[in-house]
Amino acid sequence: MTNTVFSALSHPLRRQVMTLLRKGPKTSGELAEVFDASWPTVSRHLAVLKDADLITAERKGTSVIYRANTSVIEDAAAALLALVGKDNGDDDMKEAAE
Amino acid sequence: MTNTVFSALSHPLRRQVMTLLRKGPKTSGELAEVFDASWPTVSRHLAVLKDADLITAERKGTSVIYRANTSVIEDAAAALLALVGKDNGDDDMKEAAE
DNA sequence: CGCTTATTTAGCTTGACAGCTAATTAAAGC
DNA sequence: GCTTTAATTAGCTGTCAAGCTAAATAAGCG
Repeated sequence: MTNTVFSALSHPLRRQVMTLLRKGPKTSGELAEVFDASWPTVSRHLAVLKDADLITAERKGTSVIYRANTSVIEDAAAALLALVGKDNGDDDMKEAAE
Repeated sequence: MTNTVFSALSHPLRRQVMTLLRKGPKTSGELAEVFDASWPTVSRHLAVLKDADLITAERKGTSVIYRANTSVIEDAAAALLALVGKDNGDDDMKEAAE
């Protein structure tokens, strides 16, 4: 849902996670170290991002590796740009998820 | 702030307002009629969008005319697309607001 | 198995947000 | 200046998100 994507991105910490993941995959621990928030708090933010499909999680031994899901980000950007075009306007904002 | 833009867009009703305004300016009343929510509720949603600079308000007689602020929408889309590029990654997500 | 490391879930508190109705402000017209 | 129409602000309630600490799960290792 576009809905969850935007609310996921509405939190600064979560946007910063996305920025960090742009450079490449990171484990939950690596991400948690970056922030002042407690480890569980970061973990829950990651769950929100995963729920919005903005990131994917993969278990690798004891660690969990997170990756950015670029296609969903692109879809969200497209939904935003659709708002600018004045062409027809008969349709609703495209729902772009999964 | 990018922050407020994303949280403003996180509500379905507000996204739909943006879609409606894509076709052209509308008064508060015209917008309020579209939704099931009470007039004051819609009015407050409009205030949120205005706060995020996504729309502008102009008083015209007894009515208030709302217009979409396309540049801010474009900036938000750009911020999203910046998340996809893997180029350097040394910078944070660009803050794009007035 | 029991221990260690990595991460998530549970349970709780606090603060923000969405919705309503009622009251208030703003501008025009009589 | 009072009334009407348009829109917002006040004040309230219920729900939901974010933060914490403590407990639980998962995987690997001796």
